[in-house]
Order: sequence, then structure tokens, then C-alpha cells
Amino acid sequence: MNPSDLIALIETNHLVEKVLTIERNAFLKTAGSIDTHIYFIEEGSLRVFVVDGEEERTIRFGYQNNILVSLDSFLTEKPSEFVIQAIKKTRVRVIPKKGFMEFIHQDENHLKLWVKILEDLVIQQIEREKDLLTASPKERFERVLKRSPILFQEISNRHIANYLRMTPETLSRLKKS
Amino acid sequence: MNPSDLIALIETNHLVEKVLTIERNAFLKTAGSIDTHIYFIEEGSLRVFVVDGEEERTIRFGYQNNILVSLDSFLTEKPSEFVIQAIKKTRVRVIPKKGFMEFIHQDENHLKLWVKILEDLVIQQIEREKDLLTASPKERFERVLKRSPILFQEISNRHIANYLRMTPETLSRLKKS
DNA sequence: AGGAGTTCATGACCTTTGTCAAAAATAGAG
DNA sequence: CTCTATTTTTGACAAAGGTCATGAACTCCT
Repeated sequence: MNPSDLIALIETNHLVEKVLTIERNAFLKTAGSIDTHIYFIEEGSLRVFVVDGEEERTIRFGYQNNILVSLDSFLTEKPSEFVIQAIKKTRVRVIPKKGFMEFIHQDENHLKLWVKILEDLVIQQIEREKDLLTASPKERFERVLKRSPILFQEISNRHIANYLRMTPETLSRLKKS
Repeated sequence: MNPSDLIALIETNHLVEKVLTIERNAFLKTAGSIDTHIYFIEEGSLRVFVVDGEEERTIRFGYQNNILVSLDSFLTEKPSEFVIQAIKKTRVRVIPKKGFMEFIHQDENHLKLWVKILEDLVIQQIEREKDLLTASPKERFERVLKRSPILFQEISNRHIANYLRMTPETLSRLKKS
């Protein structure tokens, strides 16, 4: 079972509520709101960020054929500080949590699938933690480049630099050396 | 259902294999090894770290009555770079994954408990990610102090500084101001 | 294809945090 | 309880990365 199978399951079980189009720079979720939807990105790209003082800190990106969720709000069903913004004009299929969870609890195998997804999320977050703990900006860059080379084709350096906990200038200088 | 209930369940279902004592500075797990055990700390304290170049980067602490796991290796059942070291002389109950997972799959409610635990882990990791993305060392310190004040009673500043992605000198200066 | 709006590259400079060293305070072992 | 090892504090200094400014390159829109 992998993400594209999950999409197929969502499709065949009629879990998609609607399709939304978000203009470049518009927000799908704002800080302080609850958002328990699952978004499947048909086209375009999104980022999730939190505000840290004057700055925005990017937590995650999503691009074509990815699933993106405001994970904290999805899991807790409480307001979260996460913001979801379109990096370019984006079209998403919207899957409400309620229907998805009913589907997950229909059958023990679905529940085991959900366990598998959660385990993968924990592992991803551990990798992210290791990235962020890496002291050298160059190594942070190289770790993420190795793991997600596609990211660098999809997302501008400005946003990647932010995700990598450095300025665009630093990333630019790094790529030359 | 909360962590202490989990301990009770582990107890009543005879999932504890043995009790281990680890001397101060000794290792429970070394880099490159597989370790799928769950450790319940009866007494003492442990840290999990990864090596980043010349430095060790602390990922997590455990102290009395905590559960500590080499989470990546536990989930993947593959070798991981995590190291578990005793900060002081420590006694742990050892729960093998196999028995625990059999217990989890015995009954749908146990499986739902496991789902809950995994969801909590994801949420914890998201908080950790926000901590690490915070640019100002002072705010990183304050965020963690607020969330886990007990940490500062249990663990030396040297290790906390490392966990907070700063030097002990920086943490020392921060606490004065 | 042209032009506005972004993004990227590059240089000069500055601030913050790390490094090193040494003394003071604290904790652990016998 | 005392001795020893470790941790914490403090100061002087260095360096890495951030900030700011500017021009070049790229994108997107119509």
C-alpha cells in the first residue's frame, strides 16, 4: 500500500467532497483556524508554514499528485497556527476527515493501513528533525537534496532556503561552491 | 488512555522480558544497530542522540517513569544511527516489540490505542519541528521550558543546550538575561 | 513578444553565536 | 565526607551566517 493506492481508494469510495482552485499567494488555511481536510493536489503547489516573529518558517511543501494536510489540526481537531498558502495557482480535491475516518474504521485492514500511514509520518518527522539538527547549512542542503531532489525542480530557492533554515543568499552561495 | 495506563497494561499482560541496569555513560544502543525494544525507565535518565560530524545532537531524553524507544529502528526494524546512552546509572524494564505488537493486534481496541499513540507521536514531532525552526535561541529555550519544565530539573544544561541547538555558553547567558 | 513583477546572484558590512580558556560551583564515587 | 571529575559561568575573540542594496535573470500574463 502506497500513496497512489490511497488516492485510488479515496476515489473509488467517493470520499472527495469537491474540487477547489486557489490563486497564487491565496490561503487555503489561515493561522488560528481548524482545518481537518485532506487535500489532494491535482495541479500547482502549496506550502505549509508557521509564523516565527517577523518571519515565516516553512514546514512542508506539496506539489502535483501529493497529499497535503494541516497535520496538527487534522489530528487534534483544534485550531492550529499552520498556514497553507498556494505558491502558484493550484487545484485540489478536498476530502473531509469525517468520511475518511468512517472509511478507515469500516474494516480492520483499513485501520492497519492508517497505522502504516501514521508510522510513515513519524519516520518522516524524525528525518526532518535530523535535518534541522544538522549544524552546517551545506549539509542540511545536501541531506534534503539527496532525499527529495524533485523538490528543487518544483519549488523556488527562496522557499527552499526558508525550509532549510537559512536565507536565500546563503543557499545561493552554497549552490555555487 | 494515557502513558501510565499503558505501563499498567504492559505489566498485567506480562510483556516485560527483563530488567537491565546501565552504568552512567554506557550505551543501551549504538549507531548502526537495530533495536526494537521498548524501555520503561524505573530509575535514572537516558538520552537519544545522533552524530553530526564531530558533534552529538540530542533528539530526546527519558527519565524516571518515562518510556523511551529508538523510534526509527522500532518502526522500521532496520539499523538506525540513533544512540541511546545513560546520563546517569539507569534501570529499565525491557519490553520486546514482538510481544507488544501481538498484544496490540489481539483486539481492535488495542489497535485503536496504538493509533492514538502514533497520532500523539506525530503531534509531538510537529512541536519539535516548530521548536527547531524558531530562529531565536532565547525563544527556543522558552518554548521548551514552557512545555517541559521538568526537563530542566532532570537534565544538565549541557545536554539541554545541545537539544536546543545551541552551546552551553549560549544557554548559560540566556538564563541570566 | 513586451513589460511588470519575482527571484537570484553578488558584494560590503554587521550581528549573533560559536570557540577557546580559565575560574567557580556542583555532583558523583569511594 | 572528602576528593575528583564534571558542569557552569564568564570574558575575550573569531567566524559563520544574516542583512541590506543593487543589478541581472527569469516568469508569467495578456
